[in-house]
Amino acid sequence: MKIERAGERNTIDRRVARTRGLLQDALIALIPEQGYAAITVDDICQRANVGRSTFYTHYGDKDALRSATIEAHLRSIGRRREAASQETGSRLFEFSLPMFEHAHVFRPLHHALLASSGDTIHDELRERIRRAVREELVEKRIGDRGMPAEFAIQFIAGAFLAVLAWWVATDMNLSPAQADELFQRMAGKGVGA
Amino acid sequence: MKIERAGERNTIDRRVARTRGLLQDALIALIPEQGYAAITVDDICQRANVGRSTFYTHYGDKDALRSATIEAHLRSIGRRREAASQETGSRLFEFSLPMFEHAHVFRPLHHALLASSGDTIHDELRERIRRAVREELVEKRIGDRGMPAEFAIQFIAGAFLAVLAWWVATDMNLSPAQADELFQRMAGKGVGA
DNA sequence: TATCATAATGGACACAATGTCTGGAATGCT
DNA sequence: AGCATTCCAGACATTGTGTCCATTATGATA
Repeated sequence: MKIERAGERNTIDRRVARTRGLLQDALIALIPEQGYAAITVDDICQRANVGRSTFYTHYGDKDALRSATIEAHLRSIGRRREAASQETGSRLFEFSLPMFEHAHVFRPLHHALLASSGDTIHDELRERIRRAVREELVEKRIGDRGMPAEFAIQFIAGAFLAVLAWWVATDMNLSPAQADELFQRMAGKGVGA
Repeated sequence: MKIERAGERNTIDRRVARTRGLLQDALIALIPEQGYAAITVDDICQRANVGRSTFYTHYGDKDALRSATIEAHLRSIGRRREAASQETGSRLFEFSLPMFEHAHVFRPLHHALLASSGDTIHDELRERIRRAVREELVEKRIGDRGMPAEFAIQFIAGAFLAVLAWWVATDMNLSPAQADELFQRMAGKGVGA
């Protein structure tokens, strides 16, 4: 799986390609070690063996580098999904498998994509929710055979937070009780294929 | 809904309680305006009318204040949940309703906590997943009576991203195909109460 | 290969924010 | 009223950011 780093121009100076590649790789390598938030531009440059001033000729700041890195890989995922879609025909949630596969190959990248956004405030809340779900699932011995508990916990917690965020962001036509009822139904029975 | 800010000691100097309350309120007020990451300790102090050095006598850093603030609100939710738990008896996902209700009252806070990070790539990935889910649900006419389509979309997309993030962050003992299979099962049938 | 345009570099710089520490003023506690 | 505690402004060293520049190095091109 090769990642195409070009973008705008048709031909790119090899020095540019080399520098950007080094910086992107360095960022991805550092994320598992320190976490994105703790990484400084200088850290990246030292890991990449690139001058700090050079960094700024390519990217405005740390976030710009991250965006560019992810952008390149997202294109690759998109292509893979289209290909898979034609093979498998009609299957529920076709995006799922290609995504897992790409994540399997580019694990550090996906770590960067999905791990704490730097806004650590999200993570704290997420962890709280997960704990609440975990307690209930364990306490009430809910769970399928062969379904890892943690998988179900992540599933439910992630779904809840997404739904809550959506509800809060919209007009909230639904009452809290209604929103809760819908969540309970989905969590309990799924989409009911 | 009153937020109890006490914690350790039984009696707290009023000046302490006042200062901490001001700081916590200032943080919450600032989050919707600037986003957590962009807020400086000085911003918080000016909004709270509290000396910057005073800040550090109470909290080690910005994150400590954040934790304490969330802590205070979550305690309130927790009490509410326990109360609800006794009323309704044994019900699945007891955290859900109290959370929706708290979000209903403290909407700005939750909006700040859950809103898209402003990170365009992050949001782009989420939006792509949502789009994929949306297309499939609509195309295949899946959906409960009385279940708003957007609710189900948010639910599934959020669950998928959470599961993917968890899978990537851990050792990934599961193969992509296995992870996919588990996801499909949960999405289709829920926890199967 | 020689030339030239472009990129990389280290160092200097102004700036912003952090976290620590002071002595004195203010304020709640009893 | 007296006392202990808290608040505060300001100074300080430290770290990271983003800009700029003169110089060197290196692809691209003919």
